[in-house]
Formats: sequence, structure tokens, C-alpha cells
Amino acid sequence: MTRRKDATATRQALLDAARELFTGKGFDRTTVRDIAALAGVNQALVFRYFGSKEELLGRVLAEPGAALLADVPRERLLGELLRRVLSGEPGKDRESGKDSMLMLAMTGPGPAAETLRREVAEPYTEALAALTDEPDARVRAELTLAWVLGLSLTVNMPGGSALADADPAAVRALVLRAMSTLLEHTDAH
Amino acid sequence: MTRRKDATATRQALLDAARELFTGKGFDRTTVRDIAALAGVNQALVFRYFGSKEELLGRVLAEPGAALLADVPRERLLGELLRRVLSGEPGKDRESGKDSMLMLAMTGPGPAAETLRREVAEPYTEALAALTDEPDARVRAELTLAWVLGLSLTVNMPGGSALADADPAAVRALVLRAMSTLLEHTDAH
DNA sequence: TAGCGTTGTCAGCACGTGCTTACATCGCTG
DNA sequence: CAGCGATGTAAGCACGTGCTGACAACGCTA
Repeated sequence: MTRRKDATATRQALLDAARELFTGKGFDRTTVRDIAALAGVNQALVFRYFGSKEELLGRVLAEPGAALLADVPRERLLGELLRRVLSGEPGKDRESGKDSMLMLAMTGPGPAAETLRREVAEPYTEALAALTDEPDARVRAELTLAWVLGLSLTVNMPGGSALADADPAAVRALVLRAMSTLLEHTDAH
Repeated sequence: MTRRKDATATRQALLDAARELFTGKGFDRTTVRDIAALAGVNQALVFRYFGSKEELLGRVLAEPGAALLADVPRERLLGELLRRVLSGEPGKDRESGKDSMLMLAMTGPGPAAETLRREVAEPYTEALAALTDEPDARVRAELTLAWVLGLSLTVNMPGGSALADADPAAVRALVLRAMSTLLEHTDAH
């Protein structure tokens, strides 16, 4: 039988629950009690393990963005990012698309936004900026990320959209073609 | 002297204050007392005139989106939208750029989001979809709007960005060039 | 001026929130 | 088994929030 008391396990359960709820209904509208309930533990543990709700958000955000960045070569970064944002069966619930980029907006302006920008957006910008030799590389990179952000929001928006129902591959192709006018060395794989 | 008691004036003051605060720090983080204080009136009036905080949001949202749509021909819509989003002195506080599109994300998932989609995003989608003859016109239109949304968020994000400091005209040109691969009949004016 | 509807203020209720504290229970180690 | 730190729980505090009701000030009209 699995240990009845396992600190790292409950810690992870809290992280998972927090991620799901933050992306699902936003940081502000998610209560600590919601998170604990979904994780199946007492709400006081949130504070024992993370100190505060904001720090928990920080922990949630810091996790997956860096992974993708480390695993995927720059040239394929955009394609992979789009695949995640647009992933899932058309019309069905999108799982991995609700990525940390989405939460950037969900979080809204506030103390966490600045941290988020540094820890998530900035490394991506840097990586994408390396894909062009133009002097305004960073501007182009941010334009690209802005699109990914907007896409993530639009696709996951309640009320449905033509984007959410369209064929992900076709959408990806459209976006990549348009983006190729910004970043030259992009690989569509 | 201006009337000491003018219902329509205070109503408008509340609308203005709400707009500024909602766009500035988001719906959830804005309190009714904040709004009333900025408007220089008592917070109870919010409920007298609008019934609830959510209905006030609805009133704020319904206002400006339709205006632009009615005043500007389809071909120039995109250019005008971008001009607003990117407007303002580089680095300085952007005023009109904090448009209703921004609030779509700031509001986050919630009851207001669906209404917002219907009343703001949908008409824009329709207008932009008419700019191409491709069968996936709506998808292309939503892709475009997603970009505008992401741009609005990125530009107004605290912590600064290369985008916010760049020359608006140059950025606009980059975006419009990329967008021309999606919508053919776009006018850059 | 007297009356009265409109506009604005004041105080407070009810509730949900983040967070804390004191205590119970587990499971490892001697 | 005894002891003890690590893990989990229950209860509640302090505070901010949306919202309400009773009341006061205004300004129009007769």
C-alpha cells in the first residue's frame, strides 16, 4: 500500500490541483480551499508547503515552461508550442493547451505577473530572437509570443470559437506561414 | 456652476472609473469601493445605478467596441485596431491601447466572459472574415483577433517589454505584413 | 415657502478569504 | 515498545468584500 503520509506526494498533488484550477478559472477565483479539496488534503498544508497562495502560483509556473525550452531545439520551439496550444481533439477539452502561457493572462496584473514575465516569457523571447538576424529580433520574438498567448486564450475561451473547432494542423500551418515573415529560421516540423 | 446632483454625470464618472480600474488591475482585483473613490462618489451608488459589480462590467464592455466597428470600414479595421493597441509614446503610459479586448483576458474565465465574446469579439470576427474569400475565413479572422489580443496584453504588461519600447509604426508594419498572409484585402492605412 | 421625488451618504451585515495556531496521528529509529 | 520528528487535521481569527437599508441633502414644482 502507498504510504498514508507522504510529504512529496501531497506536495505534488497540491501542485497538480493548483495548476488545474488556476488554468481553469484563474488565480483570483481559485481559493486555497478549492485546491486542497481537489488534492484531497487539508488546506493548511498549502501554507505548510508553499508558504502562501502566491508562492504556490510561482511554483506552478516555474515548472513546465523551462522543460520545453530545454528539451526542444530553437527551430522547433514555435511548432511545438503551437502543437501544445492547439492540441486535443477539435471541440473536446484541451488538456496540455492550458499551458503556463495562458495563466499569464489569467493571473492578470499583479505582483505575480512580473515574476512570470522574467521566469517564463523572457527565456522564450531570447530563444526565439535567435531565429532571425534582423536587428529588431527581440521585437519580432515578442510579437510571436504575443500571438501564441492570444491563441491560447482564444482557443480555451468559454463559449466556443471557430478556432477551437478547426483542424489543429491546418491552423498551425496558417500561423507558421504568417510567422515565417517574422522569424526566418523556423522549422515547421 | 455645475449641478451638485447630476445622476447622468455621476453615472458616467462611475463608468469611466470602472473602465480605468478594470483595465488597469483587472476585474477581480478592483473593488467597488475603489471605483467609487476614483469617481469621487459613494460606493452605494454603484448598486443604485448598475445593480451589481458584474452588471457594471457589462456596461463598460458594451460601450466602445461597437463604436470603432461602426465608424471604420472593414479594410481599415485591422490597421486602426493595431494603432490603438500600440498607440502612445513608446515607454509612456498607453491610454487607448487598454481597450476592451484587453479586458477579455483580464476578466478571466467567468460569467462575463461569454457575454463579452458575443458582444465584442463576435462582431469583429464577422467583419474581418469578410476580408478573405478563403473557405476558412472565420478561422483566419479569429487568428487575427487572437494576435491583437495577445499584443494588447503583452504591450500593457507590467515589467516592460521590447514591444512596448519599440516604434509603434514599425511594429504595426511587421504585424500587418504577417497578417496579409491570412487576410488578403487588408488596407494598411 | 412647502412638499416631494431624486440623488447622495452612512453604517453595517453576511460571507468568503488567506492564513495561523494548537492539537492529533503516523511511522521511523533506538 | 517508547520516544519523537514529520505529516495531517480542526477550529478559528482578522480582514476585505459585495451589497443593503435607513436616513439626509438637494432641487424642482406648485
